[in-house]
Amino acid sequence: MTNPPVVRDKAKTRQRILEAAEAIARREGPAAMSLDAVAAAAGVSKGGLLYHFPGKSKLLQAMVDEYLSRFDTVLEGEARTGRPNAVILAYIQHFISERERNTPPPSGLLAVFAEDPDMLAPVQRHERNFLNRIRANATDPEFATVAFLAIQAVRSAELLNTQVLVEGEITQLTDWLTARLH
Amino acid sequence: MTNPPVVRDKAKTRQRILEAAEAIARREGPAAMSLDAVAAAAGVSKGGLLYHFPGKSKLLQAMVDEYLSRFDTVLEGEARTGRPNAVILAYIQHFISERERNTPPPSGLLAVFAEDPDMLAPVQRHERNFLNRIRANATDPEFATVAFLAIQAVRSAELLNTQVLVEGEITQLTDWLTARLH
DNA sequence: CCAACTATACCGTCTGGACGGTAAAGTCAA
DNA sequence: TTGACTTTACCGTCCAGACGGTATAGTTGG
Repeated sequence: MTNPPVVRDKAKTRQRILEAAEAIARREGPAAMSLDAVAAAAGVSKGGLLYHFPGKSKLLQAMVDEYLSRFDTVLEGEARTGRPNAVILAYIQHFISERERNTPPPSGLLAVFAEDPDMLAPVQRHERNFLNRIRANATDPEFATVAFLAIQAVRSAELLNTQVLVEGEITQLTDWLTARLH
Repeated sequence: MTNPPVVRDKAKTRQRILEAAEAIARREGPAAMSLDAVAAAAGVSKGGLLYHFPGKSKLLQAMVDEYLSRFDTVLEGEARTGRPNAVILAYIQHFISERERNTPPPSGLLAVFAEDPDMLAPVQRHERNFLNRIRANATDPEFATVAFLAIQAVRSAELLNTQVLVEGEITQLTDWLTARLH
């Protein structure tokens, strides 16, 4: 009998590991995100995991990089119209579409923070840059900042499992913000 | 000069332990908050620590309780005027005064989350109740909600070491919000 | 005397990490 | 085309140390 061929694809396995790690952090808490648990969830031996990420900190770093690169990719083309408030509107729109697709929160970042708070510094810089772009492009920078913060708050609450708003209220929020940005 | 008497006071030692735990979580990350480390930082033996908190989860629970009771105490008398927007204004005012006193963020909550995300459920309920009070008391519930969220975002960012706003901008934010709530 | 600890020893489990092995896929000269 | 060799993509095992927790005997101020 012929066994099903074992497809070896470095990039795909790597991605599977990253996703498994995120899933554990989200469902069982960052503290449960051990290398053993991640390896098991990714369908990989611990040795295999360490082949892809030689050390836990490399795995954590990869989660940060992943998050930042996604952030970049998504917001690349969307805000290039140059029209007033285009950047903050693109951010809100991106938030809405994330929500519609049930995109899970980046719980991996919390695991990173749990083990080494300083590793989130790139995230901070990145968000600061983004806020600068929002403000530079806004008709009312103060209001745009508040809008940005409000969305951030909803995302943070989701990350920490302490969401205070229900689905309808979030829609109401984005509608309200959007209406005032036109 | 008289030395400060070595007073053995259960409540004070308990408090010292709680503060030491918070400090470790804040400075070295939630993952570093082991019982050994907390005991050492609190100037207490491990046995002594376990005398006060029989098990780590009891310590975590205490941190949640502590946080919630402080939340309550602070906002008890402040919002009782019944005047429109009094509740959200009190919240903003409380935020400002916390900031002036350099109150450290409740990093213990992140340690709690790291080990058991569900333990923050009381915090969620609590914040939801508070938001309800804000809205019931607001002239413009939508704006009040956005104001609440904006402050929450700043607090979350501080908690996660990813603060995007500098001191002056935070003052600007609270001024801007306050002005629109009168 | 008692509450409030300290000090020390210990246990079972888990954790990150090191290490040697190995099967399959790719490379390449003859 | 084939056999020799290299690289890739893992697996399985082991280990020292840290972890949460238990137990017990001793110390100290009021």
